[in-house]
Amino acid sequence: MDSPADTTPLAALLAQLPQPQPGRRKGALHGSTVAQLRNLIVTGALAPGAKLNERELCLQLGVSRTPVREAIKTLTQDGLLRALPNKSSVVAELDVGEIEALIDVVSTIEGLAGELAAARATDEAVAEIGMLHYRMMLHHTRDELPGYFEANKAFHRRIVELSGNPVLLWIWELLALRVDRARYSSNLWPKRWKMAIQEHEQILAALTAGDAALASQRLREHVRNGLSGLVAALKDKAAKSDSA
Amino acid sequence: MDSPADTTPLAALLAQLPQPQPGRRKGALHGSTVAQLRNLIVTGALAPGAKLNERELCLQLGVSRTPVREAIKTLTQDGLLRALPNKSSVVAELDVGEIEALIDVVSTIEGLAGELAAARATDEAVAEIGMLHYRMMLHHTRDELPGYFEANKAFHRRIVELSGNPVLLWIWELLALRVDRARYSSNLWPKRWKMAIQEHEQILAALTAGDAALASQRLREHVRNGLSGLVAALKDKAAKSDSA
DNA sequence: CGAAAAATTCTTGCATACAAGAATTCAGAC
DNA sequence: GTCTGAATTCTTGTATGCAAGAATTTTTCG
Repeated sequence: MDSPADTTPLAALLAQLPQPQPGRRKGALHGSTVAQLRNLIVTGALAPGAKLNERELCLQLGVSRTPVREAIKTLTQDGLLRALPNKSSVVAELDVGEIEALIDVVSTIEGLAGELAAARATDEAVAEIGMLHYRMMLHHTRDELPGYFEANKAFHRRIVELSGNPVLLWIWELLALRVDRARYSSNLWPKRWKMAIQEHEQILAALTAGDAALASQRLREHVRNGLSGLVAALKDKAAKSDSA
Repeated sequence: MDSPADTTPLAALLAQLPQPQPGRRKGALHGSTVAQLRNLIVTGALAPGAKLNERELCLQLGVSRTPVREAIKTLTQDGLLRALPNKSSVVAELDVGEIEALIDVVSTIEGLAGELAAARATDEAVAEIGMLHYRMMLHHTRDELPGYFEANKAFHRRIVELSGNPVLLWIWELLALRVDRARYSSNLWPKRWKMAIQEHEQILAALTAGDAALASQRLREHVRNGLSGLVAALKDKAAKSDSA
């Protein structure tokens, strides 16, 4: 049976290598590949402008080109990559102009979320958001940046979810990818932590009161403040690296 | 040369069939496949709930499974399809609740676009948008529905472009897909044509005056009116098909 | 005849093969 | 030594192969 090549034309030889890894279900590769790649981009591990060689990614992620290519297409659609015909895709530059453009859109979207959420806020929902707020404060006191990021994002996300508008949530998630990327790129803004916490408390109060107009306005301003600070930090960083 | 099979192992046989069609450039299949499929879905040629068999689509579109699969992934991300693991993707239902959710988001987004556009409106830009408005009126007088749709969409898009905010345009295009789908699904709303034209004139006036607050408010209301009418029409349709 | 189970067929998910275009290297002329 | 261009290599775009899971049909038992 294990006689030479002519009985096992090639397919059999290859079939031995892949090691199907018993724990892997069938439809899981696309999703996990997207998640891994996205994480590399958002955190900055893959720097803006970096070229993505499909073969390398295959080796690194341990999958074939098909899921890698699908992931690239997905992330291109999300605006994290730029596709050039017949050339390697590259990680999208995060230019400051685009982040400034984000300010208007994200603040408006979250303002709308706050308006709708305030109208639907139950005691339970507000308590849940309050919990997220305190979790964020806890990470703040411990100077835990990643935990702070995560809790902050969860706070905002929960408000958008509370709006009850699935389209709004969809759009918010798309925008949040870019915001996260900008945050990671300039992680030198702990100055704003204190103010952010105060603003969150104001937002919570407006939600508790069910005051839609106030919640909307405070969320709009909170987002605008945060992103503006981010833009300033990025510009500062750019200026320093220019002079260096 | 045309002797039997053993000299042409299989690859050569297959190589004769595809007929590379000289006019086709390399990177064009993904894009055109997406466009064709999207059109089938948006116009309703592929009804909500319809299952997409990849093989059939390959035959119908004359391409292999690779671009078809990529197109399906793309449209799933756009929310036009729903993916089920290990099963055929299906055309997303356009449920009325989701269109109602669209109202808040699209009106807010276009309101923001109007606000930004008014601040940047030059005479030239306003003239261009005015031209689109008159083109729409022309199609109206001729009862040309597709032309009316197209001009209407161009009018709105141009305002969003005029806002100068690329993120806003990106989001608007995503939302416009769903709006278009809803429009096609209930093409029984010519009642609103007259009012829509009047509202467009009001919007144009606000842009001309450079009045950001007014342009924003009028766009918000215009979009809200249009989509609300659409929802009413769809509910009407649903009620009738229930009683039938 | 009906229902349950087994086997077949079909369909998707992933991997790979092949071709066209881009990038790079190397040779040759000046 | 450098510039040009041809040849090679590399990379992406597309097509196809193969296996696992779903659907369907057939078969068998009550």
